[in-house]
Amino acid sequence: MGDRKSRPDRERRRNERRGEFVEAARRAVAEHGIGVSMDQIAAEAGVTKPVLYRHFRDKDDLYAAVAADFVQRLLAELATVLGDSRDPTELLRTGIDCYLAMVERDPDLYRFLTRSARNSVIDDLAGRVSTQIAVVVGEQLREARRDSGPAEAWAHGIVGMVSAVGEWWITNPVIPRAALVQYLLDLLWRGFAGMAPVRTDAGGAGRPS
Amino acid sequence: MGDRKSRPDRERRRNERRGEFVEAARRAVAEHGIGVSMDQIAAEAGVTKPVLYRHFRDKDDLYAAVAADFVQRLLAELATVLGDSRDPTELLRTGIDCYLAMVERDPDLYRFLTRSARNSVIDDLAGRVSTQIAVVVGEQLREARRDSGPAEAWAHGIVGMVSAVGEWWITNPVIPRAALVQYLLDLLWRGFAGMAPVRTDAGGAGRPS
DNA sequence: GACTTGCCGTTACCATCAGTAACATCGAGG
DNA sequence: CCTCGATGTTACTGATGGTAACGGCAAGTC
Repeated sequence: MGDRKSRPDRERRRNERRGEFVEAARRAVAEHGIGVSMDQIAAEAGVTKPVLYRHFRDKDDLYAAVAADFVQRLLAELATVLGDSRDPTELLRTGIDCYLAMVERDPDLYRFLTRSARNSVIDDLAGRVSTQIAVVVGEQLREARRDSGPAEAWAHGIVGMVSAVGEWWITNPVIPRAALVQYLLDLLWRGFAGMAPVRTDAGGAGRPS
Repeated sequence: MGDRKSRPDRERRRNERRGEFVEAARRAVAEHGIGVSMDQIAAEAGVTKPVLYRHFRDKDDLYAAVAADFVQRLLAELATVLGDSRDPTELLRTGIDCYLAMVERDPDLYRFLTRSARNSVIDDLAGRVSTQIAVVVGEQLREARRDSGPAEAWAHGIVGMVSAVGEWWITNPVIPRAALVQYLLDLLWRGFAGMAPVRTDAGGAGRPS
């Protein structure tokens, strides 16, 4: 079809507008909880519903945009914080910490994304993230000359673990974030094995209570 | 009004009926997918909607009943299979395997429970299961004379991990269940430690491969 | 046998919400 | 002046969760 390349202005404007709506959706979620309706989001954006539907095919599409925005911010933050460290431990720790930091900063948005009704868009996104992680894990496994078979399963497992813990933690913030990150890191890094041997003299993990 | 203790018949009959409806819900899910409507469930049960609502306060209540049934079956199966083994490894392996076996047996029901729209009932249930697991984990940690602080976080993490992997696996059954269980067990038991460049001071861990 | 009581079932309705159709407006350019 | 395209609105449809109001059936009581 001859969509004659209308001036880039148009395209840019359109993206800007999408961004505004995504932001409005975030505000609406903050105000009305995770059960926001399209009407409420539209109202928050200062327009009415059909306008929203001119920019997003359906509600899932909006959800996806919000989620993509979230992921993008997460990745940006990760890039900032990670620098160029390739140490797997740091990768893991920083990844978990960033994720939980975002959860901590915007719990409602987080719940909106994870528990936001019927849609598989978030799943897709989580799946892509998991696949990304699987690549890294696979690399690390191969580098260590180990079977890379578990990579994908592990990746999904890690994502699920961190995500579930995040959800539990935002409603039960019984411990500071740093401690939680350390716990998860311990589990993912050394596993339960660390708990079996009774090395009483090892690094002072004695009995705090 | 005199709530004269009506004969236990009444109560029993009522519970039976609830059970029938739960089963009908399972069939309806199998037939219509995870987006079943109350009308469809009622039809599957051979009645109409208001009858359903005489037995369940709302849809969440029905969901909760279905989920509780699922968990009960899971626990029963666990009890059968576990016997009285207290070996943590076996506990973990059997728990994971039972869970994935149920996921494998009834994928639609599983998706229905986990991704079934707006409700926090499933969360509550998962939370209770996690808490249960946390108790066991805490015991094991204390037995090993280690800090039991991570118990709850770990429990939620394990549940989240297994659950997420289950979800990924039912849509991507690229490996047999046994292998998947082994992968998860490896990760939870020994962690990434085996894959990292050998840590010079790590003492016992070494190369388990 | 008629009368109350409690359960079971129905039809018909309401409210909410995603999504759409049709119309109104404004600015740019022939 | 009129068309075109983008933006906005009001007012609708359709599906679905949930409810109200009615009717009938079985059993104990007079």
